[in-house]
Amino acid sequence: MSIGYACLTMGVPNTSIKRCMLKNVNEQKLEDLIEHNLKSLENMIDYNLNNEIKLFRISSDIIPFGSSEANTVLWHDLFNSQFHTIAEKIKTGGIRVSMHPGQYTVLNSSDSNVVKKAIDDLQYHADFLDSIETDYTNKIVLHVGGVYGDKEMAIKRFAKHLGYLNDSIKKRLVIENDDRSYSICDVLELGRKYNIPVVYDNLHNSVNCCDVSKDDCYWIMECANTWNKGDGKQKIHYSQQDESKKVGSHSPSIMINEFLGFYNNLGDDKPDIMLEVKDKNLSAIKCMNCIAERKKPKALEVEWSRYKYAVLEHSPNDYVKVRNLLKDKKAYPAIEFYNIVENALNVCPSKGNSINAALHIWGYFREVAEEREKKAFFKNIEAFNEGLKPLSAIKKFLWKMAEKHNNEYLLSCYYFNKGF
DNA sequence: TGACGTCAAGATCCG
DNA sequence: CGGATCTTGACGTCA
Repeated sequence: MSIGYACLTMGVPNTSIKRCMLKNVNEQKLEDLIEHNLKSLENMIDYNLNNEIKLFRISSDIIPFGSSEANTVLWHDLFNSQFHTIAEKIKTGGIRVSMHPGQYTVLNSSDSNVVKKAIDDLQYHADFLDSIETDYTNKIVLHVGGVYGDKEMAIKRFAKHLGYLNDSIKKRLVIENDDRSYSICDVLELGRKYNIPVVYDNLHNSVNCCDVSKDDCYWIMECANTWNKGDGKQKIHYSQQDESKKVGSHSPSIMINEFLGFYNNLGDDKPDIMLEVKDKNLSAIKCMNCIAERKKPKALEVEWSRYKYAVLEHSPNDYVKVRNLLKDKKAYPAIEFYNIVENALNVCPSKGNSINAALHIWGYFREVAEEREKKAFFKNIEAFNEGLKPLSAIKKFLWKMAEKHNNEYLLSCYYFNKGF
């Protein structure tokens, strides 16, 4: 059983994915972007290895316009050595990857041009997974598509178009229930009939539900039967509702108690769980730390080092609570730890607390800062205090200081993340 | 015709 | 001019 996250890695330097607009595409630009994105992907893989994250969805955007005629770069050959480096890391680390074409890749369309594009797009994803030398347990997750007023016909068309796919795609293809058209009942029927593994998505099911009398565990067991040996371990998508947004929106973070309630209900043979959540890797580590039967207390200390200034900024009370909680260096109170952190991050930071946290971080530079840096920092603080500058100006300044002094500790703090 | 979802690129505004 | 903030893009379906 592995827990993973999708596409982007938060708070880790040099993992950004770059893109460009179609009208600006040219060969050189695309080559530059691909080289950059592959380097970022390698850094994400390195991060996953260092944090024992064994499940990861690779962004479709690594190769911009990867399935479009606008992209004529022979990326597989041109970046052969970068691909091979990534392949070796994935292999030796035992990382299972996947890819997930979005809602606009529609294999069952009634428009043949759309179908052709969908097939090209699936081919791009399969080619990418081939390029990083992954086997057929590394899946491509697809939604069934549109309904066009006749679901039965639309499903038949899906099945027919499956026949157009080559082995590299077909052996990787898995299908997922969506929040609009194809419920888990529909997708299971399709999966059973055509021997396609089914990915169960709990939030989609709660929004687009075909049988309210059945719970998550029931559907997960039903889906389990669609996964054959060559497919690897069954995989599901897990996410939680963002209560402040419309139904189906992913939550900013995985609430650990709710997750554990779900997780502990799963049987002994648990599936791989892909988290779909805004804070990505942060929630993956949180969940992994909380289900670990034995983990070194060091793991929580590392997490605390990442969260502490964000917690201090939001809630000094909770900051003190965590410090007390972690005083016993032999204990491993992971669930309590994350409960306090979640509670803290829910508190809106007051102006005073924001300044307090910034001053704590400034403490790392008090001795080494140049006079003009000192002046600039306190000028920023004053401007923020008077409502003339946003907090982000202070954070940006402190981030630059951390970079200048190569302060690894601060550079891995979530305090600097967007949305914190 | 616009909403849907995503997030960086691009555009514009501000001092 | 640099930095902050707002808008656009790229995709297909459906109301």
